[in-house]
Amino acid sequence: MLIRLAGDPHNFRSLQSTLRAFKPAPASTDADPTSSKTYIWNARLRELAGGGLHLETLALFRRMFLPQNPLPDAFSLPFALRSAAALSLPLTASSLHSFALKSGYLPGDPFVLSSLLSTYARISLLLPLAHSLLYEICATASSTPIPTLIVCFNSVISGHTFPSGDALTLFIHMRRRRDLPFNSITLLALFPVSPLFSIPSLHALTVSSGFQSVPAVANCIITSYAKSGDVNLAQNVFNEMPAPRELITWNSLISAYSQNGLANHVLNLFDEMHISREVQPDPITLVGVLSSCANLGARAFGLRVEAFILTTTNAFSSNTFLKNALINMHARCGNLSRAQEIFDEMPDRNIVSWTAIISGLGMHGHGESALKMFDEMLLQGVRPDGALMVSVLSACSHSGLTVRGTELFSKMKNVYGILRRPEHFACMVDLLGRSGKLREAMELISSMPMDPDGAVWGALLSACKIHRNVELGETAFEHVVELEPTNVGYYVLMSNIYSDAQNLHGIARIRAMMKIRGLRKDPGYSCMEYKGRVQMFLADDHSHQQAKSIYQMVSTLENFARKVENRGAKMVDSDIQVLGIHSEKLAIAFGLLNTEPGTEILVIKNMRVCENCHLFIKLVSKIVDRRIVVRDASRYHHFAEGCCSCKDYW
DNA sequence: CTAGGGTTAG
Repeated sequence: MLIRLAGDPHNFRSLQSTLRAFKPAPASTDADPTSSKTYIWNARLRELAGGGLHLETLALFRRMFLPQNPLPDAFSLPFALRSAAALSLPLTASSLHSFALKSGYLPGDPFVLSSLLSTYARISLLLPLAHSLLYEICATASSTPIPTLIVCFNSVISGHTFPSGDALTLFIHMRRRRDLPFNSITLLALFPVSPLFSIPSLHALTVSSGFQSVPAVANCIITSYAKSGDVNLAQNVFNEMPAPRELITWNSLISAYSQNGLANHVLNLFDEMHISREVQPDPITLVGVLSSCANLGARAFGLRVEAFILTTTNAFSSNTFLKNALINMHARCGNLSRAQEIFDEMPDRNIVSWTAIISGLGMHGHGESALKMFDEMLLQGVRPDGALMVSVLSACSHSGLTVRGTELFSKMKNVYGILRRPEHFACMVDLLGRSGKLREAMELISSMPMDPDGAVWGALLSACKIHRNVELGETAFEHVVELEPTNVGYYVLMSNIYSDAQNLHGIARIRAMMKIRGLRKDPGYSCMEYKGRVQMFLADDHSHQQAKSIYQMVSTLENFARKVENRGAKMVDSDIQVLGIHSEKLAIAFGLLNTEPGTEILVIKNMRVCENCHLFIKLVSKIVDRRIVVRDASRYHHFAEGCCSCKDYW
């Protein structure tokens, strides 16, 4: 039915009017105008489409309808269809459909048929049409050869852009109802658009059908597991692959780690890749590595990567993705001026570059400069997007620019036309909350057009901690715990609110809740970078190879801490005992053992440093010849735990 | 000469 419908000659006229809307191709892109041979025109179409010049492809295709030129044939159509898909032009696509029918290439020609389906599937507006067309082909044309049918299913499956049941349903239909075999390309198309719960069973199917030995399919499975957070399963797939594994395989696992916050694993894997000599890194590898350096504050490692980039070819050093990653790395590892330098020298900035530099400025408390950059960006005609606004709003929040932030927040909707998502509301709650406007923050939450998420209530909760508001804190806590019952950070935050209010009942209640729910506070850890490697210490951790001398150093430091004082504050035996062996103590001891006097010991910690430990570090700092800097890791992630960075800790 | 596919930034 659809085939007939689209065959209306009226549609054929719309092909010509649609194509006429395009500018004619420049002279250099013309086929030899004197040629009457269709294949010469087709070769030119192929060149243009292959080079991504889709407008030019369609223009050339249109010229073939001029009287002196040969008409397009079945070989010309797929090029035009592919370009229509790339430009997402539904009318052009359906006109091409009509032309194909009128010229008799459909429904018989398998190539035209499959490229038409692929085009329909890639234009989101026409995806439902692709479905019905596919069912129609299955129902009517029993003459369609099986390989072509498989290609048709593959095309429509890959036309889906986000995980839903639809593609999976199609796949089940393909196998159960049509009894069609599938191939590796079916799997490559299917994995990325299947719901996460179905990944393990699809993996099993892949193994039983023998397609796991196709590297591309295995890579695809690694990525799918990474998306569903099953890093271990992703790792298993990688380990089961025979060496030498291809670059994309390594990159897939690096991204899997990096997207799941396992920054240390990324650096280790990168080393392993180097040592195994299986492959050489490419820009994609390095983007993942640099982002992990940024998350860890692994400055020396990041600098090594940068040095490597500078020794490579242009393809690396001019890569925009890579430059964005470098800006991010430098900003988060404390070298804002280098970040600014790279940004200033970039000829081809994109929205991500602006986001990186603005969030860097914001993170370091340069809210005014961040806003200046934002204005500059607008002047250059770059349209802000949702992610950029998160860094702009949080820059305001970190610098106390409440009025400007509020203005920008309302401009988002009214001027820039950006959909305001929960993370933007979380920024605003944080902004208002930090400046003590708890009631307004609460009102904003009530006015949200969508249900507030954990980050929103978490921002309110941490504002309640700052301003010691137990009552509102309890409200925020109730909500946040319902939304994210296993996020331990919120329990700790609420417990600290009670502790400030000396509400022992409250503390006991929170402890009991955590116990009943089987929650344990995440182990505290501290990281320190040494010789380009990130050293990680857990509280009371004896696993380090230098453990013995580290513990000796710790007890030396403890003795010092008992003797010195800082503005009247001193530590006594019981303080030291209560403090125990926190991870930062181990990291600092390690730093003292392994670095030269006069250098800086930078420790990144995953949670706030307790008062007692804070004092310990202050006392120790007075007597050692190093500068000890402890930074909270949450400073390096926006709203990572629902509460944001921590100027007030230090 | 023609269709279908995998890895990258916040």
